[in-house]
Amino acid sequence: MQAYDQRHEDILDSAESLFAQQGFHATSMRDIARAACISVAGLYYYLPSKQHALSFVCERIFDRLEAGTAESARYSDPYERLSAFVRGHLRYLLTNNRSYRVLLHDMQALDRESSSGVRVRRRRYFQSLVDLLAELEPHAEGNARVAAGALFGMLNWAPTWYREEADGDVEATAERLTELFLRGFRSSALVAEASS
Amino acid sequence: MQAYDQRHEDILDSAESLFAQQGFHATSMRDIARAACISVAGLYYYLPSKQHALSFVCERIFDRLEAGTAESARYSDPYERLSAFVRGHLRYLLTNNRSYRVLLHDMQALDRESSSGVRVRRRRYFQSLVDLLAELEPHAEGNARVAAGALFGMLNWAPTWYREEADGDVEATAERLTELFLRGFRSSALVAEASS
DNA sequence: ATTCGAATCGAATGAACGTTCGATAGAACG
DNA sequence: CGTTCTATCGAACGTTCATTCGATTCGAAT
Repeated sequence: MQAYDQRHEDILDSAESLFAQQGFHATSMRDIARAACISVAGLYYYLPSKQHALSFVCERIFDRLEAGTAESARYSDPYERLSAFVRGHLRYLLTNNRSYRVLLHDMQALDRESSSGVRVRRRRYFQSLVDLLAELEPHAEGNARVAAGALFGMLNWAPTWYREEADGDVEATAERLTELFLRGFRSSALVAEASS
Repeated sequence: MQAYDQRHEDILDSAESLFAQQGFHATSMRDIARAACISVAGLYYYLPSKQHALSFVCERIFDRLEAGTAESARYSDPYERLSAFVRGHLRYLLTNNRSYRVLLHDMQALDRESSSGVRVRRRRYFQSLVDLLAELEPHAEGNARVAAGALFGMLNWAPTWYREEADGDVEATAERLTELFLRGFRSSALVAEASS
């Protein structure tokens, strides 16, 4: 049933866009129905509940985020792998309108059973960067977790200040941030190594 | 009217706590009333509207944030000034429960006229860090804005990964992040200088 | 031609929302 | 003692919310 699936995706597109703009709790099922050009009752033919809508939207966003960073695994050089990861992550944040907001702001609105899947994926995604950093600087030891948190912060915050006309395209910004982070991480690791 | 002001503050405390935990739109006036041990109607003796409650809460949070970083101005050395700024900023984020969330997530729920004041303060706060960084590395030129964005990202994201038992106290974490950022910022600036 | 299931809708349901109203208790003041 | 003012409340207002129900359309299958 291709038609059904297509409509389902379109409706999730509308929901995702509204959640990203206004937040989950500020968006009503009527808003979603209006945006998707369907009646409110018709919406429930495709979505069991508003909670499920949020759950579906979160999963989709994660799919895309992971698809964008998965190419980093193709590189054998750890530096290139990190660089590709940052590029993929940042590209998702800075394009796709502002749908990353749903993950960052509205994921907490998921009830317990719906959220467990997404939370596991989030932890794994975080851990993949920790591992990458640990491989890049084996002497960093316990620093990798803090460094991963710092790097994710740098990246996740970028949409609040990034302006294409002032900062160049996404690739250039990704490289600047990678360099900024990596120089700090490397020399901190060297200090930690020297003092041990 | 000391009693009135005290009660007013108590009510804002309750509102702030609930906004931080659940978000603005997920918090009802009935929730606030229950937390503050007052009737719903009684709430309106102290607050003109829910929007005003959010506005008051945001202003209070900014007051405390600025009070915590204001001491950095006492130092003449730019490095120490940055270090103190980071310490003050991070101390606010990592203590005071999770009230920073109201600024980061719910400020956008303010309507146009209520938000202009807070938005101006936010811009000024950001600019103060840009200026500080520009002073620290005069050769960095246009990098200061991006660097300030990166640093704020590192700091604002910290509450999502920080755990006292694993990362030490707030001061130690502030110093680690300051070093991590500053080593990267300085060597990036040197590169930019050398290539010009 | 009749049946059937997929897709859609208008209308309703009960609950919760932000806000307002009129009343009341008690302290302060003349 | 009577009046005024501050702080408080229960009850209601009209609106919106997420969700459900029963009915309808329409192309495909029998």
